[in-house]
Amino acid sequence: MLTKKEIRFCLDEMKKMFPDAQCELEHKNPFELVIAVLLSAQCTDTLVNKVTKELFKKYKTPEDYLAVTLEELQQDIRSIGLYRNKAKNIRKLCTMLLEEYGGIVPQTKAELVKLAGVGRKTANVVASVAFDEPAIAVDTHVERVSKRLGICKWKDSVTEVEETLMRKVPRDEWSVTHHRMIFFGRYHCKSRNPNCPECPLLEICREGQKRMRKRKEVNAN
DNA sequence: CTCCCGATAT
DNA sequence: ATATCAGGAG
Repeated sequence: MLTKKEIRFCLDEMKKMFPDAQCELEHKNPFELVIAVLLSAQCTDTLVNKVTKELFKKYKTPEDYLAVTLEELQQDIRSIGLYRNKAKNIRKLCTMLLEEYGGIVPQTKAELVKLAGVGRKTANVVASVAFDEPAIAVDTHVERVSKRLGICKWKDSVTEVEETLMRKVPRDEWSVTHHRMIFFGRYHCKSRNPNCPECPLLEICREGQKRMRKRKEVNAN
């Protein structure tokens, strides 16, 4: 496990690599952000942006999503994947927003996680990005990076990763850190082919050093 | 834990 | 061909 000083080093190096890391899901208001994040499960945000560009022209309010048939909504988001679950959840979400919140997206994490299709990660993203509340959303990238670097243990659950990060990262850096870790995971410490040889964090990264040793062995043959 | 699922990179 | 993509519900 990394020391406090080593974690500080990671945060500073990530800041150098991705000084302007931010939410890449295109949205004009909290409602659009909730829909976009819900759609982004197991899907690249590039594709989400491609779909929402048209989707948000057609659907502006919760009422709009409830005005069409389930099949029509499914077709409008089909290319995203997992579209049956997502269409169903969007309709439930919109119903809840209208019945319980007057059609307005609530601002607290506690309220957000109760919404259909909104789990801990989505609630954190919306709270952080739309409402400026300190939060660390642990998605696939944040989880992978945290485990490779040794910020947390390999067997930790997503919730445990989030708790560890909140303990070890200063609260006023939660949101930027979360975005920089995503960029670091998405563009550098990739799942398939991480760029360990050019990684500024290699000196403190157990996983990176292990991969570099394997690389040498292969080279020797 | 399983299921949902099309698009894209490798 | 197949692993992976800003996960969540049952």
